[in-house]
Amino acid sequence: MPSDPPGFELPIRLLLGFRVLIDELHAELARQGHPDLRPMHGFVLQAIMRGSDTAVELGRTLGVSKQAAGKTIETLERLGYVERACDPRDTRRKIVRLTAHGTDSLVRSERVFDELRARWAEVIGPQRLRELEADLRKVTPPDLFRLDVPGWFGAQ
Amino acid sequence: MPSDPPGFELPIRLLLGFRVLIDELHAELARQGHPDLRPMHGFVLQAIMRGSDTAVELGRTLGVSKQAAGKTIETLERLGYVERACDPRDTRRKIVRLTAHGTDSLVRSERVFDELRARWAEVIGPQRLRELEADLRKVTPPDLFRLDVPGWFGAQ
DNA sequence: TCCATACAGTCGACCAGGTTGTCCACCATG
DNA sequence: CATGGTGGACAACCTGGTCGACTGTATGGA
Repeated sequence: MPSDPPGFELPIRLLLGFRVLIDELHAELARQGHPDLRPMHGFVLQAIMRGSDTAVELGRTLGVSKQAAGKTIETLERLGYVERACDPRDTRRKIVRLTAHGTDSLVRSERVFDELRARWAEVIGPQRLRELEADLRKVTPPDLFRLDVPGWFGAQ
Repeated sequence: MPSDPPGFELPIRLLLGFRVLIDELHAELARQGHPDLRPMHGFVLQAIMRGSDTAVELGRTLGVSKQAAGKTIETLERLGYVERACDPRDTRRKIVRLTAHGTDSLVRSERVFDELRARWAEVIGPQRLRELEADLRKVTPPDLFRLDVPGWFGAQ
């Protein structure tokens, strides 16, 4: 009967696993025409695509202030991933939309993630990978897109 | 035969798993007398305990500049987790040591991590948990303590 | 109809934690 | 004993958060 590892290994392995996948994703995205996309931009673009179309809404989804969301939108606008337009029905609001470049990055990310998952399946076996995902689903919150991730790690 | 989930679920589950563990650790640490310890401080204290006893050495271990390591040490010194003393054999060096408070936080972290791991084992089964850890070991770098994590997520 | 309130966005000040560059004091070697 | 490498500190800067204050635009109730 195998002995259990110390408890601190588990969170570190989870973080390293995340890092490996995200690092490889962004190395590949850089090769495919998206060299200045940062890890967190992916989450932001996902949130925008899924309907967070204003700074306030995006801030709520990501768990940051509307000002922080506004700054991130500004960055992504400067990089050409999103564009802003006025809402004709409520002139206070500015609607954020993905550009073709932004959509392209998400399409490519999706494909790369699938490829990376297939590589993991080769290493640990497809059945074990499905079990790993199923097990993680049991111990993590159900909502995939409520990450609260920006500024979480070092934040106050 | 079950169908595979989209590839992007895997990294998010890994990150969420990490977050769940770290959030619960720090909630418990706050209850046990360490309310102002931040997630990344744990990694820094670990690195110090494992022998990174100067700013330069700590920076090398954590993958950041010596200046950044120095700032972090300053913060932990202000919070009472480490103390600095001059090296009598090399007056340039300032040795960083854990205080009793710092050691206490690591001892408690270890215990809490073990408890959290036991809770996961109850949910998904001890054998499945060991398999999960073994599988992650196959797809992540071997060195647990070379995280390069400070400033990684949003960094340039 | 008008006014009070709610709300979207922006600006400014601040902070944390990273970076690079520079400098100084010290050690170690030839 | 000069010289090169090293540990630490300082300054300037960047990013990406925070909060508070302010503007302008709905919107619903008196």
